Parts: sequence; C-alpha cells; structure tokens
Amino acid sequence: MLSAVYIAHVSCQTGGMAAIVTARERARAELTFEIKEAARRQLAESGAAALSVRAVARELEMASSAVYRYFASRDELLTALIVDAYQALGHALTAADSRVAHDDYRLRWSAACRAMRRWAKRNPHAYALIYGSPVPGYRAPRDTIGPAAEAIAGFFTIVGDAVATGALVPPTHRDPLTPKLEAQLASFSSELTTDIPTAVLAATFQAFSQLIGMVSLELFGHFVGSVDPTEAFFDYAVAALADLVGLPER
Amino acid sequence: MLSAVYIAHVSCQTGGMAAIVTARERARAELTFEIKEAARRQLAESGAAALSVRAVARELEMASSAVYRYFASRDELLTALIVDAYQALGHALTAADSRVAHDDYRLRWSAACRAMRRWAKRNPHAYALIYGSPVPGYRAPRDTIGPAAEAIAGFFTIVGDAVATGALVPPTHRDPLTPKLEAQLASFSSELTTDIPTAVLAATFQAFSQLIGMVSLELFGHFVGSVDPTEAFFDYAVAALADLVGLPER
DNA sequence: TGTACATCAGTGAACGCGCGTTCACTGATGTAC
DNA sequence: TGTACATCAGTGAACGCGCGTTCACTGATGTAC
Repeated sequence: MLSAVYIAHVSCQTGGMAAIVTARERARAELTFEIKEAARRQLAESGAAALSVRAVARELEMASSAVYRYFASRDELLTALIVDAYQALGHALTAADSRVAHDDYRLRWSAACRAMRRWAKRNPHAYALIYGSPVPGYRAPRDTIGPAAEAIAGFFTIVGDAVATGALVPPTHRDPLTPKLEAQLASFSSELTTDIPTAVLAATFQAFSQLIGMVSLELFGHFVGSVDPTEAFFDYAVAALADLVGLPER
Repeated sequence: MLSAVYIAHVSCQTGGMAAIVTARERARAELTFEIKEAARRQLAESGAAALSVRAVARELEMASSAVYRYFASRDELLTALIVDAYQALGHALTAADSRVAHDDYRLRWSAACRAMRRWAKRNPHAYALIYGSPVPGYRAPRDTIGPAAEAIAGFFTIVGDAVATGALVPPTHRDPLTPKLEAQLASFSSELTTDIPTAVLAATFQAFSQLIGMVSLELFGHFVGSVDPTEAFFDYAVAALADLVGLPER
C-alpha cells in the first residue's frame, strides 16, 4: 500500500518528475522509506541508543541482512533518521510561520517557538536525537550539518525580515559586543541571505539558546515541581525573548 | 590504596565520625566507592547507555556477580551515578560562589554560571546524564529529585541574597505574569528558604533555561560554525542574564 | 519479439561478541555465649 | 579467651537474550543484441 506520505516523499526525492521508471527502482524507494519509518517507530518507542537493524528487519518481516541492501550500516540508518528529524522540524517551523500574517514579526516569532515546542513534545525521541546528548558510539558525519542549519533557519528569516523592513527596533541599553564575538557574528552573518546587525544576532542566539533550554528542561522532566505544566512560563518567556531580539508589537 | 578523595567520601558518608568499625564495613565502603569510580570512568569514556555491570566488574578484576553485593541492579548503579553527578555539580557551584565577594551579586552570578559551564565541559557525560536525553530503559526514581534541586540551589541563593539585602533592582518594563504562572512561582517560592518576588523568579527560570541551553548546545556541537569557541558569547550572555534578573553592578 | 547475460533483492545460517541476572557454592569475617 | 554459629563477600558457571555484520546462495528483474 502506498501512503500519501510515501508518495509525497518519493515525488519529493525525484524533484517532482515522474522519474521512477523501473519496478526495481520503485520497490527500492518504497522499501527505503518503509525501513526509515520502522526505524522511526522504534526510535519513538525506545530511543536512539536502542535502535537496532535487527529489530527494524523483524518489524518488516525480512531477514536482517536484507536491510544492508538499503543502509550500509546502523550508523548510516541513524544518520538518515537525524537528517529526517531536522527536516521535519524545519517543516514544522516554516509551516507555522506561513500560517500567520507575514508582517507581524512578533506573532511569527512566537508561532515558530510554539511550533518548536509542539514538535518536540510530539516527537520527543526525534528531538532528543538532534538536541539531546549524542548517541554513544555514533559520530555524526558531515551530512547532518546542512540539515541542522536549515532546520532552524526559520528563526533567522523572521528576524531578518523584521530588520529588512525596518520594523525591528534594535534594543537599547545592551552591553557592546567584544571584538571576538563581533567578529564571529559578522562572519556568521555573511553566510545568511538577509542582513542582520551583530547585536541583533547576539540576541537571537541568546533567544534560541533559551528556547532549546526550556524545551529540553521540560521534555527531560526538570520543570516537574516548579513551572509544570510549562505553557504559562513558556509563553511568558517567548514574549520576553521577542522583546530581547527587538521584534515590535503589531 | 586509599585516595584522599575516598577518605573524604567515607568520612562524609559517616557524618565525620570515626564510625566505621569492622573491617567488613570498611571494605564494603571502599569497594562501593571503587565500583562507582570505575563506573564513572566508563561513563566518561562511552556514555551512560554503554554503562555495563560486567565492564565495571572487569575493570576491578572481580566476578560480575560480585557487583550485585553492592548494587542490586544496573539501574541502581546508574541512580547512584546520577546522584553523585548532581552533588558534584552542586559542589562546583557553591565552591565558585564562595571564592568571590559575598556582596557582589553580579560577580557571584557569573562565577556560578562559569562554574556550571566549566564543570559540564570537564564532565561532559556526567552533564549529559543529568541534563541530556534520558537513558533509554532507565526510569529515574524519587531519589534523584532532591539532589537535582540541591545542585542548582546556588543560583536561587545568589538571587535570594540580592533580594534580601535590597541590592536587587527589580526589572522594569516586563510583562505582568499570568495568574497561572504567578501561582506556580508563588508555590515554588514558598519552598525556598529566601523570599524572591515571582517576577524575579520568572527571570531566574528564564536565565537558568538559557544557561542550560547554551551549555547543551555548545557541548553537543551545535555552535560549531557560529559562536565557536563559545567563551565570548557565553560571557556576553551571562552578563545579559544578570541584567534580566536584576542583579546590580558592583 | 526472443534470448543470453548481468545486475540486484532477499534469504538463512553463521561468527563472535556482550549483556543482566541468578544460583549453588566456598571461605572469610563477625557475634553470642 | 575460645568455641559454635550466623552473616556476608566473592566465585564461576550457566541461562537466555540481543546485537552488527558477513557470506554463499537463489531467484527475480533489467538490458543489450
């Protein structure tokens, strides 16, 4: 059975063209997808460290050796899951961003933050896979760097848009950046498509750190007994972060 | 050979009294300590998920079954390591705090923050154990809640001291807390020894979240290519967090 | 369109490994009289 | 102080399990002529 998700996935892989010709290629794309889906399910249940080639094969009722026709090793399968997780997070962020008024930067910001938290809570193991502690014995290859950056590009887009339109009010009374930090942020800025002043970039990095901190602390149970349930605190903090970055009301 | 660390540990366990009487009790305390040390070494090398009773026994050149005289299960050993990690972090924080002028709250704050980062970088797996993703298959028992709270009590002490002496300048232009958040923070406040206004508490939670976010992101490699090395950004952010909380200069 | 060969998917057995935990046991240490 | 018994530490074998990966193989699909 071909699910809608699968079809979308394949047509995405082939760039939208009806490029899958042979039955073999078709079957290969389908099984590659199914293996990843089974792995994702396993991930969601037991976490990354427990992910095993044999268990995936078992779920698909095939010989464990057959999986090696699709992924050369367990690590390669894990890498695929990591890349997928980054992409899923990225989609969640951009989807949330596209659902609100494009010129309401504050709203876009909080929509993106909320989407991040929401995605993390719905996919805790996927979140842990990319922002939690590294999987023991696994070394991330280069392939994950690009997707990692793209996943959170949405935050910089929102800030960049606000800067470009002149809507962003650069925060006053902030400490000046040290030369070293200034240089690092300037270098980072040059890799962005939009232009963001280094002071604003510094605030954005702070905001992102706090976001990751809040989501991790909540997800990993550290808010139990204090700000739990965490909605109220999260929303409050997200608004404060918008202030920090300088995103205006309305 | 009894190390100084071990002796300190034992005398600490016995409340400073020369209470260890029999050779058996002495040997038991020593071996319990050595098992934990071996486990810590394994943790530092391969991470928590790879921690194994058999490997610990191998390192101590004893039968794996012998370890069960000291820890009833792998989980119990893990719990002991988690509690130790919280305690070690707590000690690092209070030690750093005690090294600076007691009435310089800003300095105390940044000393504590820096101590946290320093401890995390020196004990990455211990940090990951307590603030990273949960160990698969392990469920933390109640025993870890107390130590978890005590570990970071230092931050609240600093803020509380600043409030008590009137040195803390409550931040202006901050959003009012929602009733729910107000209630949660008031309840949390009542469990603290010092009195901290809820608005300041909210800022402290934000600051702590950002701290954990920064340390985690740096440790797990997410700042590579942007604010890396992270010293400059970290110091900048820590100062900004002191502002956020309302800790005064000098 | 039909045939011959090459490519690939999938199987099942095997290798060699490590794990947590239990259990009957030996021998040393502690305790009560 | 000496003896009898109870307690405890540590051993080594075993149970039953799961893992990643390799390899020779069968049979289906694709391709060149």
